Amino acid sequence: MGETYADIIIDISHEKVDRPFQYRIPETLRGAVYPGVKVCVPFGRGNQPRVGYVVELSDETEYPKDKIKEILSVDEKGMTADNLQIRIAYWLKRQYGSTMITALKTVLPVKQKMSQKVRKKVVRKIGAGELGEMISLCEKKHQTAKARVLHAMEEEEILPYELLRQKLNVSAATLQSLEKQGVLEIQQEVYYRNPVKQLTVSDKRVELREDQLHIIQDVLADYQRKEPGTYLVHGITGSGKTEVYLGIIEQMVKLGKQAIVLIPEIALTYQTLLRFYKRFGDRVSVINSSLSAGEKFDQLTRASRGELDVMIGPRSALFTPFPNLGVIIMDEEHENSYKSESMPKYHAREMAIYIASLYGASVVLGSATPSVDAYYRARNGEYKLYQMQSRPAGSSLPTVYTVDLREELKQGNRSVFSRKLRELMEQRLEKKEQIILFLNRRGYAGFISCRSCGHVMKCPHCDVSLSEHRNGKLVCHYCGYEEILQKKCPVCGSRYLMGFKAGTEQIEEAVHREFPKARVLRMDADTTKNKGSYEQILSSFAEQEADILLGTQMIVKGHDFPGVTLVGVLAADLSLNQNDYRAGERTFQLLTQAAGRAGRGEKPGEVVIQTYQPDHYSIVHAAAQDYEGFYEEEIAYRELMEYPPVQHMLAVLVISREQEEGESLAGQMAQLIRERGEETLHVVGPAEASIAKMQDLYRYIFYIRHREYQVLVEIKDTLEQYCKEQELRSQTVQFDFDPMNCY
DNA sequence: AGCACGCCGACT
DNA sequence: GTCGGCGTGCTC
Repeated sequence: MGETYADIIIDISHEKVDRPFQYRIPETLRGAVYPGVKVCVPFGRGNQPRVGYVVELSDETEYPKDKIKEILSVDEKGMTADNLQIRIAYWLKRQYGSTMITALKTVLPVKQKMSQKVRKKVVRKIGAGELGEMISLCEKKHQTAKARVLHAMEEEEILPYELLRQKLNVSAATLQSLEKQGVLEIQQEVYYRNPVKQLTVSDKRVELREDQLHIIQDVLADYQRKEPGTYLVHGITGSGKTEVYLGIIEQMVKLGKQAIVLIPEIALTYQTLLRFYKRFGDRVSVINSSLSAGEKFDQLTRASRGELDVMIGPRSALFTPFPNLGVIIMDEEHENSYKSESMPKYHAREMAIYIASLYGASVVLGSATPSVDAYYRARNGEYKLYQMQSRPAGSSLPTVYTVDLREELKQGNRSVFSRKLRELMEQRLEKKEQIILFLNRRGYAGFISCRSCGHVMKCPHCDVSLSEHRNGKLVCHYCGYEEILQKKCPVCGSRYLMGFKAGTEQIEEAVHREFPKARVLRMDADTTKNKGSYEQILSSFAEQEADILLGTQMIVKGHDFPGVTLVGVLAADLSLNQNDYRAGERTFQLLTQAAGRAGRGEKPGEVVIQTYQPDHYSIVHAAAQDYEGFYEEEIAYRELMEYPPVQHMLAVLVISREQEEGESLAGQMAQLIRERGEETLHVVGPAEASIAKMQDLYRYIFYIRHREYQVLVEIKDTLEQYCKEQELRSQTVQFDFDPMNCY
């Protein structure tokens, strides 16, 4: 590791200087300078001392050596929040591969928005008469910029600084000179947004069960012994996991520590938040995607000042700069949204464990259907495992029927509803009980193809089929490209262009046809585009305003509907046939969750799973609500195929403007790894990605597998180094460790 | 963001 | 010529 030079980010919140500058590390400071440390450096022509943060160390420089200055001193105030944030960003960069800047932006998403908090104003300091004199004086001296400012100030006594800078094109120097003349004053106004919710804290406590208390005490005992660990709570829906979280947080707060609670965005409902608000009052805050950058910034500032005890939010809430973090809770640990989809593609679970290690904090993972990854680690003793299998009094497992769709077809039933499902639906409609119909596909509408020549309408920029929208337009879901749906096939001119829909809309039509009296609510990506419409549909269904709720993934997460006594899974195979190694896991989780929606009230529930593969282990075990059974078969499959978590996998995606260049770069990189000749290293590919073109950029993919995660990190370093040497221009390389989806 | 440098018009 | 203001560009 190099230690001659240090990359330093100067603490000026402006985009133009938001990049590292290199400084020499003097002999006397060797060892004291490492990523995350706060230093003092000479900056700019005047060499004025400024605060900066060390971001990386290196031995070489591209910058002329004689122009490099030395670090003045190290600020050893210990672990400030800022300090930690930089270290976290550095870890992100090393572990997942990205530039330091993108890593920093992930960790400090509001750094650039700093100016939003401090708004500069220009205030007139002289009377109207004096101002008139100044204007004519300036005009006589041809000081045009000053005259422009003064004219603007005639009307208004106070003007925003930025408005003058941009609209009147006045430089900072001009305004400063005017301030010196005593004509005006530049004022800084600091203002805080305050979206504090007024809620009453209630001390009503639920009596905790033995198993719940045991977990809370265990986690805290480890913590106080200074041996914090990672804990996996496997608790079926309704087993009281939230009470365990609340208990742990409460104890942490008593010790003067803070807590981060991670929740998948989709499950971040008002009901969940309410439970936290009721316990901790205004010491709780939430960050979610509907907050503006400024509001987010304010919440994070409150956290760093010690005004908060609990932060709730999705993945990004991990980067809350608490001074004394005690625990990170990760609810619904198996959720896919915990893996970032943009660079750096980090997994919140791994990130949480690292952040916790910096603070000496504990990590508590919870799920009804833990990810195979987490369960595997728990079985190996890496995490402590707790089973919470008791159900609340009065509720029972739903009865599950698995229907073989091949059999239905043989019997001449070509409807989307099997006879069993139709029969049960009729019963429910009769009894005025509610039904959920679940279509486990990713919410995309179908594609349009020509029945005559087979041509499929595709996006000209991305290698994906366009989907039909109701307004007669064809839309690309990747880049937003739109075109009007033609009447004739552009290839053969045939008029037989047909929509091949297998989406929720088609099901909705089928329901209307076969159950004309039923009131249906449809929920998918199309009907929930508007802000709040998601909540609106769910609450309207909960209010019994409809008989049937039809939708994709989103309807089986979060909300409880006591009125629902029947859940129909229309085609379990849809998620099973996605050709990546996690398909079985995903299907099991979705089916288990869907089944869990039936019979949450007093009335017993029934579930119908329609499938072409009734013998598939994911479906068999989901029907039996048997996690252990599923896990055993799934892990055996992963062992056999050497897939994660047994081995680790690194996906390398090459994105290139030119097709050949991309292909050859991917080939060179794969070859570079193969040349290492290690037997334990498996290289697959390269090949065209399954979406071979996206936004006019060609995509190539190859995979590397190895038992040791850190070996893959080293390989990533090697490949990053190689790319640096190649000085790539029209190509980018993305890394994805243990990917959640196929490329 | 802050600062110096270089350009350009005005005036001794 | 020189003085002073203004805009531009660089900062390891």
